[in-house]
Amino acid sequence: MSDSTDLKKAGLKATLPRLKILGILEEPRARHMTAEDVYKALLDMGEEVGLATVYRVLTQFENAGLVIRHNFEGGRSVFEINQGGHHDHVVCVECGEVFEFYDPAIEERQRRVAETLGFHVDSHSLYMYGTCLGMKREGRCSKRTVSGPAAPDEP
Amino acid sequence: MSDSTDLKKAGLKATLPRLKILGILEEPRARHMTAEDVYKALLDMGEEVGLATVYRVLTQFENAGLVIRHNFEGGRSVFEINQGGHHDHVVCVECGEVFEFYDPAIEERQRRVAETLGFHVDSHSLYMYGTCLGMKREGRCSKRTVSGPAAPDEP
DNA sequence: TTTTTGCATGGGAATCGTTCTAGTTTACAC
DNA sequence: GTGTAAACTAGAACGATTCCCATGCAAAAA
Repeated sequence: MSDSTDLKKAGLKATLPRLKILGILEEPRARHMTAEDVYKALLDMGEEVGLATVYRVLTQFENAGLVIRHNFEGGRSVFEINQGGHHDHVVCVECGEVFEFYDPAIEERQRRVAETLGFHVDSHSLYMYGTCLGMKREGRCSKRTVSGPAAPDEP
Repeated sequence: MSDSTDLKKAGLKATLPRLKILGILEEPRARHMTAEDVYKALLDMGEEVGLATVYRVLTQFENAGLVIRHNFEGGRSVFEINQGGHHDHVVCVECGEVFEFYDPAIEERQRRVAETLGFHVDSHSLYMYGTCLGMKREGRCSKRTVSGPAAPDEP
């Protein structure tokens, strides 16, 4: 399915900036970009898109469920394309690399905790911060992305 | 042990602003305050403390391990006094209430995931966002804090 | 005790990420 | 093709946080 149809399904007009931004986020090497990253990528492509538009579009995409916003440590938001499967994140504070993982047991325990508290969960996030393998072994980080198995769709 | 000794142990001079801020954070009803909250509390007490000092002191306390900084959704940081036991958070997006819980099984699984990735974990955080019991049942939130059992010290 | 030294402070300015505003342009149903 | 609501750009505004620097104060040295 084309990006254009994705957008229309989400109730958004298929404008050029939106298509470009969606295209950037869909590149496999693009995972976990800040708004600034997306903006710079657009400039590099020679596109005339305002930073405000990037923010607006990313927020619209978030509301439409097309992307997921993360609030990693440090205050700035990072965005990743929503490919269905929920997963959690491991962030290397040395090299900035982000690893992903999914652990069904953790998900299940979270569900149970919420149930016990009588709490209706809209979203949840789990982040681990530290240093990655390469950092310990070679004094520098490994700079690779380990994507764990994806989960079936979940809130 | 007095606040003053706490500070000295952390390698910080026991100055008036630091003592006052620590005192505020130690009040049982004070859990999870923003820098602004702390600043306002100081003004209410008639203390002449600059906002910059509040931020500086909170960051020092964080580095010294006296307080923990959380980046909840919405961009602003909240601080809570570090009472040793690690715990995770459930945030009601309706009433802003924050519940705490600790689940040994989740902690253990996280440890295992990090181990598998060869990742050294400095810190980790788990947040669930949604609506709390009272919200569902009475159309308003319960406004109570359920503190789960605390864990033995852990990174 | 006096002097020195150096960290701590307060206030305001600066910065950062993000959002709003105003006026202009565009997509799309007709 | 045309009308209209929605989307766009640039720049100003915003809120949270940090920086800057002259001043204050407390421990160490003289």
